Amino acid sequence: MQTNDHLKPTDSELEILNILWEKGPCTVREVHEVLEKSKEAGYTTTLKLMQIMHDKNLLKRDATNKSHIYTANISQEKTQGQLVKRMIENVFNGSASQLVMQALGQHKSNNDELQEIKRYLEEIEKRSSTNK
Amino acid sequence: MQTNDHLKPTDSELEILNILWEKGPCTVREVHEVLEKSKEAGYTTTLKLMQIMHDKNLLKRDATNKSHIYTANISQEKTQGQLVKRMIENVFNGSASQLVMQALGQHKSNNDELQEIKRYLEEIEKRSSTNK
DNA sequence: TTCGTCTTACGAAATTATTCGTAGACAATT
DNA sequence: AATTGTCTACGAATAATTTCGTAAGACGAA
Repeated sequence: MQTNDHLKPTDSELEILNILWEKGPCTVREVHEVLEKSKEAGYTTTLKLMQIMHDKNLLKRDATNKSHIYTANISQEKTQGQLVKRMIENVFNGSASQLVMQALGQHKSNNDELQEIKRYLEEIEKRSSTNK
Repeated sequence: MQTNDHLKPTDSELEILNILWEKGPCTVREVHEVLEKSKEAGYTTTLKLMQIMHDKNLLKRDATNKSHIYTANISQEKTQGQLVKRMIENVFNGSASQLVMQALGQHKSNNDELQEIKRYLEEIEKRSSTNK
């Protein structure tokens, strides 16, 4: 039994995962058509990538029909969490707040987003003060 | 003239950059000794890596003495910013607030850190309301 | 001087990621 | 039946990253 808890999807793999997370189960062709919009790529390249991802257990597939149907086998949330964690460790020396501030400075968030973050912060504070 | 604005340091390169950012100018040996604490590595491996980073303009060096002295040639802040930006785009589909919340959930921040983030948020709000 | 140690430079192996060409299977169309 | 198109599988070229062995020069100690 293999978990992929430690796995780090490459950039290309991430592009494919993003498509599958958004659209749900897809054939190679469907994924490929989305990819083509944003970059040059041959069909067999996409196919091969998805086969490799299947070997790595990043995707699962239904092969009953001729056109196999692929699904992401790792959750978006969990993957995002792992990547963020890795970045906190490797790039921000363990300081999540440093990352947070870089992120806020990097990308202009609109007011709704800022409010959401504030709510979230307050929730954390509440939790941590009761957990004393 | 070449900028390295688009460059993405690899994980190994980041380890070296972190050391140089923290300690300032170092010889290969000094860097290597820090690296050895956290992982297995031969001296020439570290040397080669730093030479390559010098070729890529990630490091600059003073070669007047026999033991060359290397310095990071990209700033920590700027590098962190680029990596965060890339992550927002590739992993969080452009939503900085999603990343922020993942980061806060990922790593338990202490109260001081939370306060700092709150201050920062308020500053952003202030700025955006005057810039209407 | 001669030996051991430290340094850089260089080349190359090993590994991983990315790309694509080609072949074979299968089904629909002519 | 022959052609065309779509699919998978496979192998291989290319490129980037990481690793390390070895050579050559400098330097100091025995």
